[in-house]
Amino acid sequence: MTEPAPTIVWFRQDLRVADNPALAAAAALGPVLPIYVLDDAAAGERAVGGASRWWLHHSLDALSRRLAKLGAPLVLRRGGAAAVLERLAAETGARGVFWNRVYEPAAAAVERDLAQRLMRAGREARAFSASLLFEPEDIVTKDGRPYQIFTPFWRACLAAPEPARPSPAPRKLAAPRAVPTGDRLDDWGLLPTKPDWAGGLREAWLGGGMGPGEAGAARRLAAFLDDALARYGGDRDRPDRDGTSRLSSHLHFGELSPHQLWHAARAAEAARDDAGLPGGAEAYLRQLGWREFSAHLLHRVPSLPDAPLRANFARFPWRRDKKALRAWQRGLTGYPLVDAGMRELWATGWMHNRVRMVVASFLVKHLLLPWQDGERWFWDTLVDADLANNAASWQWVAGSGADAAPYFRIFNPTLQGEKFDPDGAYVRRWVPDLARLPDRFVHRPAEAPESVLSDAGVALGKSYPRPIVEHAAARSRALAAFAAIKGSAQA
DNA sequence: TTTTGAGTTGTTCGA
DNA sequence: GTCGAACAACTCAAA
Repeated sequence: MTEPAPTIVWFRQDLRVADNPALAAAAALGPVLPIYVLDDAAAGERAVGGASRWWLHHSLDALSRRLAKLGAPLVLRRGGAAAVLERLAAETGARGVFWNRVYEPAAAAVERDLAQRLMRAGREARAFSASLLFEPEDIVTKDGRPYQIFTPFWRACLAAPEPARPSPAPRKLAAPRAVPTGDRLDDWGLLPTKPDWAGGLREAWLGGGMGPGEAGAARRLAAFLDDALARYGGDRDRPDRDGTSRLSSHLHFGELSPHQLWHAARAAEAARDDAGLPGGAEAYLRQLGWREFSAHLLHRVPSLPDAPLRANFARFPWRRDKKALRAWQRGLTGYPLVDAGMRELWATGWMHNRVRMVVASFLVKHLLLPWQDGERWFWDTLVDADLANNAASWQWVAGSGADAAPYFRIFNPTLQGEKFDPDGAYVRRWVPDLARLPDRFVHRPAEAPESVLSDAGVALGKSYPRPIVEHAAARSRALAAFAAIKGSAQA
């Protein structure tokens, strides 16, 4: 009796076995051949950033173990994905390739290319929806264009059919009799070695059975639902508290699906409702809404990571200042909250969302450096770097994006610190040079009397920098720059 | 086609 | 110290 032809399951930003429609559909047909393709040289597609490569390594390791246990080991190959998959299909006599859609323009182009190659070879190509709650094609304005304002977008989403309930992981998978060869994960060099700068990442992410991979994602989700979700509305803005979900990387790599999150948050809320406790799910789901909003926008506007969405920003008088950019990147601006955030990012590959807004505003408005410089830095240093979220959020802060902040909304980094990190606990943690300053001065060391500084062991300009720009002056400069581009898109 | 209401996350100033 | 208003105009979405 001949073995049925295997179906290739192409894993990308869906590194999970539960709620994975491509995998489930393939498994229902017979043997499956899971594969991940690393393509560092794809045309028009960005190579995965440094911190994300670290996460990707561990996530692939976890997926690979899980799939092996289920009976169908993961094959690793490198190269242009469409060509690699076409070749693998020929090699193995596969009936076709199944995958879950990735909505980034370059990735979507690879999917189209692959579908054509498969069709020519008489094989099946099937794309599933698993990474977004709502398809970009389904949520559009009456003109058929993508929404540019969040509130009507989210209203339209909430009025659409509810996202599907997640499906469980398959209990067993069948592998083809002959499993093709592949690369060894360790040979991909995704982990840093010379030097090994990932110590802070390991410390931040690998404890307590959490960490990259489906199991870690599930544990982190459970912990979040159990604890922080109820106070999410207030605490999510407090970098000194553990008030956010920290699920961003898991979501980016698809270790859990937004559908799982959606329904888990709803269920948790319903349970609290019954117990008469405050919910919190709505505020959280809204954040998932922003993820959808950004993904839909990038899908339709491929230039989003590179060019301002609002045309008048093409003539914004950005400065070029390598020293200032460097000071920002290293957390040496002299503004404690900004520096704490940049150092948290450098150490752990992650930064609290409130602080992301503050550091981004500082780069763009206080330093007048192009948002693209910040976007690139985040891309390389974040473990949750996501093309759509990153590009849309940077443009939002800069004022050039969809539903952007008004130009006069310029964060005062000192006030933001005092408001959202009132005891300075966050600053003390990431800028230990300032740890011994009294609360009153922890966000404004430059205003502290000499005696207070010396008692706290702070030598301004030596152990901690003086502010590289003065807030009031920087604010006026930014307002003037924004005034200069006011008006229509004409150059 | 025209009109209308509205738009994530702030800061500063003056009463 | 607290509070409300000003900061601008633009563009989006839908009726």
